[in-house]
Amino acid sequence: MSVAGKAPELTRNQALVHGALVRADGPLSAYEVLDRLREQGFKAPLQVYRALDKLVAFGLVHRLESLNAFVACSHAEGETEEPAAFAICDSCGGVTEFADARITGDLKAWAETDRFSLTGMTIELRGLCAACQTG
Amino acid sequence: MSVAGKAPELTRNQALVHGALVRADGPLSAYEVLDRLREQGFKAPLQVYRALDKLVAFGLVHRLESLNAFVACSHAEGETEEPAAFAICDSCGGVTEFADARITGDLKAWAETDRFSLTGMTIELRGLCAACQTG
DNA sequence: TTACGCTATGTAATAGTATAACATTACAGT
DNA sequence: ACTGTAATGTTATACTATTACATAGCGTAA
Repeated sequence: MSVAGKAPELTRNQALVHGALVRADGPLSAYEVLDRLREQGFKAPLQVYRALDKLVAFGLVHRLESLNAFVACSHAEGETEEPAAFAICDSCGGVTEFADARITGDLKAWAETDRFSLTGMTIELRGLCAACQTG
Repeated sequence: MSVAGKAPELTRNQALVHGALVRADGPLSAYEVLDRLREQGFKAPLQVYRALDKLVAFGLVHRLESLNAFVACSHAEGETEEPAAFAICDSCGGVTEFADARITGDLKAWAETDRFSLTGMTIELRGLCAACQTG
């Protein structure tokens, strides 16, 4: 449920944080991002958190609440912005982002019925991805 | 997605933590629980976290990932155990627990299709409850 | 130009959340 | 009694996030 306008111009810090997340193969905690950007001059958590706040607001990054970590959005710029859902593999740590209009539609319908004014939703699945299942 | 057997017997610490959450009118952080149990002899966070782990496993307590807090389950004992979803009011902090078979069914169906072996799900809505909306 | 407002930044200190490690106790089953 | 398992107590530490305050850049209206 991002408020993403069109492609925003990123500041230097925002671009560095976004780049670190894009290069990562999975979610990173804010402190992991910090460690990867020390060579670029990052010194304090707040530099990361401030950039993350903006990137999340732009819809370029998602926060995974159940992991206290962040991932780059896997959708192309300007693409349809159903609120995202995530499947997190407890074995390999991989995250699959998906957007299912039926699911979010059902949640919106529930909110409507309950007169709950919806501003955001968190949908995170836990389990094992196909590759990490033995059988 | 609790593994709740039938009504488990709680240890003293578990019962105290559960009681604190039941008495609370909303979610409590682990440290808030700790503060409320100091008179009962609680001294360290681990006493709370260990009890919470069990209570969550029993299905008697839910963890709200987007709040880093815990609430007592609002269902009667032994009641049907669809994975719970939550609507969290950003104004009053109130939490409404609901279970919608269509929503969880759709998520299970997505997992099935993606060969994702599901062990748990987090569904949390944010916004304003009916009472907190002005107009 | 200067003055103002707004956003972004740098830095240090602190608050809040969660776990590791180790010692001890309780109790059921053999 | 011996063993295995679960629960507990306690200290220390790790991890996550924000407050507070100082500084710098930039656009715009006077």
